[in-house]
Amino acid sequence: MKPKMTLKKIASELGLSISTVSKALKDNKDISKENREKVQAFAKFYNYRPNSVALSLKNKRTKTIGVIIPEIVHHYFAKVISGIEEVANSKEYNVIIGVTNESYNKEIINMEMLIDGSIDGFIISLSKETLQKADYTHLQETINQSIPIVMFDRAVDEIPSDKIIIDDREAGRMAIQKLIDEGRKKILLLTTKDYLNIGRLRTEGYKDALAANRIPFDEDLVVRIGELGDSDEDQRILEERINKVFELHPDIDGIFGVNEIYAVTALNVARLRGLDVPEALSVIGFSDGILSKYARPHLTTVSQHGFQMGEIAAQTLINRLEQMDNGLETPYTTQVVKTDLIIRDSTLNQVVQKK
Amino acid sequence: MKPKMTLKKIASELGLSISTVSKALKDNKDISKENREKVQAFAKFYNYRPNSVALSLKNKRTKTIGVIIPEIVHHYFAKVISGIEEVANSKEYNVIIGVTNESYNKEIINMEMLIDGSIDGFIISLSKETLQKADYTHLQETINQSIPIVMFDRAVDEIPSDKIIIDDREAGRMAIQKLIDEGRKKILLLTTKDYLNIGRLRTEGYKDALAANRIPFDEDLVVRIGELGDSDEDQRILEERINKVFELHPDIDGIFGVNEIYAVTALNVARLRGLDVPEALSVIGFSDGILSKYARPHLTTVSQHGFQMGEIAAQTLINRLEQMDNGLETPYTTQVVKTDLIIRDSTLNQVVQKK
DNA sequence: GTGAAAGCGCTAACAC
DNA sequence: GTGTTAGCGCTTTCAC
Repeated sequence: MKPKMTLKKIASELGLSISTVSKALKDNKDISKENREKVQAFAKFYNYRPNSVALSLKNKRTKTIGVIIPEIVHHYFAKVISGIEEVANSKEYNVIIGVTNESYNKEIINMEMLIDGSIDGFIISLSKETLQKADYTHLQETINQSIPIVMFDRAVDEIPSDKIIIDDREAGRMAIQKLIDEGRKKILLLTTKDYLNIGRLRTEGYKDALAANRIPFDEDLVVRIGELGDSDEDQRILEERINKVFELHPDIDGIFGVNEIYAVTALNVARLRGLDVPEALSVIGFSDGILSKYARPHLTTVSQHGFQMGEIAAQTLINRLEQMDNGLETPYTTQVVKTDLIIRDSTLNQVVQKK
Repeated sequence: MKPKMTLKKIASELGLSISTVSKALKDNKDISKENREKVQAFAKFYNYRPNSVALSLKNKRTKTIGVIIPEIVHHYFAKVISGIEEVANSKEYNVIIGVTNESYNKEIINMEMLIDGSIDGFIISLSKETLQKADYTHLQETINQSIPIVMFDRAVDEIPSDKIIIDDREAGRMAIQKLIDEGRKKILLLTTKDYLNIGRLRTEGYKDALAANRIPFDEDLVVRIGELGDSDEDQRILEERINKVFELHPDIDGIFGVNEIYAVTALNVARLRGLDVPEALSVIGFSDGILSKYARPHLTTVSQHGFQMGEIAAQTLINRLEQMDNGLETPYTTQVVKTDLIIRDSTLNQVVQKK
């Protein structure tokens, strides 16, 4: 069992001083070539690696990013982390993950646990509960302590920080426009409660598209779904709910679900009712998750580009961190990641001529 | 912008020494009640939190776990991380994630990045490439440096460490037995190349079940699928491959896929060929992932209990870490997590009477 | 009851 | 060219 190598040990082993060894390892020309080589060979042999904790203490930077997300068992967030990891790794940053399970308290606890010097900055997507309470003091205080935050996806205007978002409203509009272009007239919207920005904005987009095409808005066709777990029971409830809408409105000819689960579930419910997709009914979902891809027929979706958002978020945070090191303070930016429609088999290929 | 509070600042602010403040914060009875209260109030007001990097340096333990996984955008691994997070959090440990993308080199780089004192121990599931090369020196060296490793899922016998695995062979046997109990005779096995333990062992289980029921083994019915990405193209190749088997053996009446993708794909291919599931053909998959749940018909699967495996892995590592702190060295354990069959709609409910 | 000092591993300014 | 010193923030032993 090799003991951990330290400068001190190398120094005493080689009969040199600690600082000589330190400099020699940095190939500092101060040190005689002879000693430099000797030290470097020795260090290499014993696989010396400078202790990162000591470095962090000295440099007052940990080269570690804290990522706070609502949920890790979720294709989108996993993709984002992937993107963050990729960029962080290439810049020699580590990534610490904190999961809030959509809880305000856990969000605070998680952040406090890391705010003690463990990390240089945060990348965060707020929990649902936080959005509901609309209490962002913990974020503001973090920023006050000069710990930069990059918010992604679930960001809020109240907090001045860098943000990476998608244009949910435009994405929603685009999806609905696609359905309208196919000739769909009665489009069901499956969305979240309004306190979730993403649901609210996508709903706005839905209205935008209807308005632009002079289709009257019908509140009946908007289903705002509350919290659902991933139990089989909750899933059944969702199916029930959608089924009821179909009973009232059997002539629905388009569906837009603001997430994958809603869309796939609706797709399945519709097919069980004997509706042909996409002949009788087109379905569009949101997110480039795995469900959409394996659903039958393969689901047309608005892609969210999670990986890319992660990359951008990490890059943005690291840039800011490095600027802070140089005493710079640049204005906060909000970067909007473009979404696009991945056309698969749950929508029609040909576009109906508009009248 | 509040500057970060330190003992030093509190001390000078209150006209006390650093060590007095340190003790006062610990409510050490040495210190006068008066001063204790003064210091505590002050610290509370300024939201003092001891710097964790300094503590790590002093204590030589970071209270951080390094988790090395092949892939994060993967339901099973995400679940495992979830379980790890849960336990780690409750024990005040942080979790650093490193993703290898199934690459041997990235595995080494990731581990080296953390082995510099950033973490107290590892939880790891080996990359495919590592298993293929069967080169585990980086693991052995890590252990030699007294950094404990807990391996999960993709563990290897060559490395002495704690291990959390499932009994893949038994799980495979159980699944096949279920199919046989339904009266299935010609069972297709979709598995991985043999260098992946999980594929190999599940294949053994397949053979076990056949043997136990005196059904001859037919190499033709075992399809060993190589690396497949998640591109639409790779997916098409897989479908093609399965389709061909059906052409040669149209009378296949059972399918066991050693992962979700294989099983769901086979399910879809079979249905496209007009086969009725589960009437004409039963399908069983592996993993409690999301695809199985949303597939039509809902897929019967062997559950992997990823969350539970994460919990156990974290608990095991933390136990060992704490024992090491106390100078204890306990023998390594291998914990086998029981799998069970989640019966859904892709298999028959009633069991055919055995002749 | 309080504080000085050493030390965790490292770097860098400054002596020699 | 090499070594001493101070300091990052904290804990703990030991003087006073």
